[in-house]
Amino acid sequence: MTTPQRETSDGTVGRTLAVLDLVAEFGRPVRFAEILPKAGLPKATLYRFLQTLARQDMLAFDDNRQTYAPGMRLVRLAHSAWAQSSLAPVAQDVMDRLAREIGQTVHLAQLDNGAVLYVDKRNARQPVEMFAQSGKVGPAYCTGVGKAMLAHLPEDRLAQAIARQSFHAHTDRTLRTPEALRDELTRIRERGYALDDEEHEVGIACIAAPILSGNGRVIGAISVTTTTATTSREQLLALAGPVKEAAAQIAAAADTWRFPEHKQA
Amino acid sequence: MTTPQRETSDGTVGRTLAVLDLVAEFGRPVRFAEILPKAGLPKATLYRFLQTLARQDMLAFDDNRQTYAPGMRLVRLAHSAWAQSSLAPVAQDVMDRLAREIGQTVHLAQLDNGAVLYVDKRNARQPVEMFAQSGKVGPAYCTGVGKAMLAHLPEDRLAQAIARQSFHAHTDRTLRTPEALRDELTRIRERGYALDDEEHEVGIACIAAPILSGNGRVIGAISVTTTTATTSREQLLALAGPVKEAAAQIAAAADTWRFPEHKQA
DNA sequence: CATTAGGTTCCAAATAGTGAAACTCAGTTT
DNA sequence: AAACTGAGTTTCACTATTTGGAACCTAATG
Repeated sequence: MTTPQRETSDGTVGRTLAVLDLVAEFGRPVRFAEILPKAGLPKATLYRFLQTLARQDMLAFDDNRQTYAPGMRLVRLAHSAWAQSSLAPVAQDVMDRLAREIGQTVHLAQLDNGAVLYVDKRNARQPVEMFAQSGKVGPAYCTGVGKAMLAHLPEDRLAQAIARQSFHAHTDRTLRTPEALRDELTRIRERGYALDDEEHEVGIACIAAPILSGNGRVIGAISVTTTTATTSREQLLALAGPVKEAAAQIAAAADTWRFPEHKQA
Repeated sequence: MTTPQRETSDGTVGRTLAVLDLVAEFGRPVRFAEILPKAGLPKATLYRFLQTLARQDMLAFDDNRQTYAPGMRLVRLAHSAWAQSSLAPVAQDVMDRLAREIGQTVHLAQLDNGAVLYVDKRNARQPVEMFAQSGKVGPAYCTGVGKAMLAHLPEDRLAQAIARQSFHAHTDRTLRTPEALRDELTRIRERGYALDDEEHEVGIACIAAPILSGNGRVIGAISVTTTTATTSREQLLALAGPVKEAAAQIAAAADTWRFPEHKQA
């Protein structure tokens, strides 16, 4: 896993939120004693933070099992965040169209602290797995969307991001070094799209394009995922056009996007 | 809208999170000056809080327009919350089956601070509107899921919850008083399901059942929504059986649910 | 050019946060 | 059954952080 390493001291609030992250990272309800060593805080301090977070509904405390897990207040807040700050609402229509056209799984992602944050998804078939996917994070160095975004990062931010990659060899095609990654990024910039050829998971390939705002900054990426069992490399490459076009459309939409004047629901 | 009125002073963290809520409530990016009057905090203090939240990625600050909106960190955190603390993962299968069986929109909700928090949804047709729905909040006094849950609240919590309802008359069938609501709740307890007969929106009706844990506490509710144009009252009432059964199955699943031992993804 | 209003910074006073240590309460173990 | 252990909770004197009134910047505006 990548180390978060956010602005370390933002006073009490920063420290408390760091604990919240820590609990979330576990991915399962955790006990006080499990958090303590990872938090690097005095027992009493951590205790107070957890209490506060729980009272604030940012954490849910299970009385029986004595475990902490991220709380429901976050779900409410995230809905606002997703609707207001993510690319998802802007990209809605393009995502729908692309998914319908190609009939494959489509992902929309943004870069977050050197990791890929998926913000929306259209499934190949099943209507299942709703929110299950939005908010999910994944590695940048071995995914199509991740590499597409890294390729267009300015050098300073790229260096930071690369420093955060784990370069864990998920498959034997995974890029294992910063150098290999940088080479790949150059190639991606040249051809305008990124490929993930079973670098993250055997049997899964995808093609991704960066979404670049008017001033040239990466604001996200979009990808189409296929299985090597059902789709040849040629067929995958043939999708470069549509994917790049979709990315361009989302970029255009984002540039003109003004937040719609809602009435308070 | 209902007043949140959370534990007011939890020190700096509590006050800061209250500001976060405030910003989220706007439902659109807001400027400092718009927040100031609503926050009831000194200018300098509010300013510092917003700075902190933005630096922490809990808020996103738009440099050009000088607006604050909920930040992406919330989306990441909420994914954990949704997967760990909500009923959604437990209810997955039942939701899928019910939606397939009835072919109508199905909602899964939990009670949050006197309001309804939708945590999952299956759409009638289109595969659209992902996360768009999870995390959404709605009123309790005029929705099927809301009333179903209120009906099974212990008196003290019920009184609190009722005090938070706005009793705004969305339609001419909306219940307008605590008394009318309490009567309705008694009826709901008797028959085991709740109806929303165009009380929230004209043309929309739904039937909902509470999800009760082993010890009799409400842990959520499930509903099927239909339009009066396409579904008669009789047809809607005929769904009571399947909906109640689904609720019972989710309750059973929740009672046995142990969080699956994930490997860190 | 004076005025206002949104936004930002200062800094002494006051408050809220800190954490070592002591305590509680189940389960052990001897 | 007394002593031990380890997880969780509380205390309290010390101190670092937070606080907010007021002053200070800008742009816009009349």
